[in-house]
Amino acid sequence: MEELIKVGSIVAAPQLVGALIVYVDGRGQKVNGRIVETEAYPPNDPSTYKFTGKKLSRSAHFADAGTIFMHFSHGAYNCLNIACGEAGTGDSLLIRAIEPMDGLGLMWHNRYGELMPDKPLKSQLHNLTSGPGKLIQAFGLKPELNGALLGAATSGLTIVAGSPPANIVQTSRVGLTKGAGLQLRWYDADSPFVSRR
DNA sequence: CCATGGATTGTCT
DNA sequence: GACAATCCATGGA
Repeated sequence: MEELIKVGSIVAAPQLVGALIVYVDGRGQKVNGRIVETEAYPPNDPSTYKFTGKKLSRSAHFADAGTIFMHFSHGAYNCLNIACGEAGTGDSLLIRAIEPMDGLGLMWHNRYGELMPDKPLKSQLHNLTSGPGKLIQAFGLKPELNGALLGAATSGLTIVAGSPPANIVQTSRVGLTKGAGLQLRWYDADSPFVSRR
């Protein structure tokens, strides 16, 4: 998977739809899920040019391929990115939505602060990981992961090959004011966990 | 189920 | 002081 990421976000982001993301936290608890929605933030993207200032929290966007970049958004939420280019390039992809697989009970507790009921509501189940801020909460990912390496024991975060979607859709990115016209979002058309259509 | 508007806070200007 | 790669509550169909 690491080889694939080096090719740049525009090629890597659609390829990651269907891949499996695995996280083992500090206590050894494991959660994983299937990636169903990604976005690309390539070099010279109008939405990322403001990050060219060398702020520490933004620098991982410009790090070497495979580096984890936690983007802080709207004062309260983090988003999980993976750097995709050579160091200094400024190229990363964003994981926007995940379909939960193992560790469902832990995800439920992380997000709702309560034990998962025997018969969970379908709407609440979908609400678990159907957005970039939501999946960070469900997996229990912390901003301290910024700058760590994907696939390294220190990060606990890994991406492995999964099942490619039967139908993939390419469309515009969500929530941006700059670069909103670019078609740099991809999602699995058959997944109910996609954040927005 | 879908659409709309408010809340909220670190970072940059 | 303004902005932002979001989320959630609320109201109506």
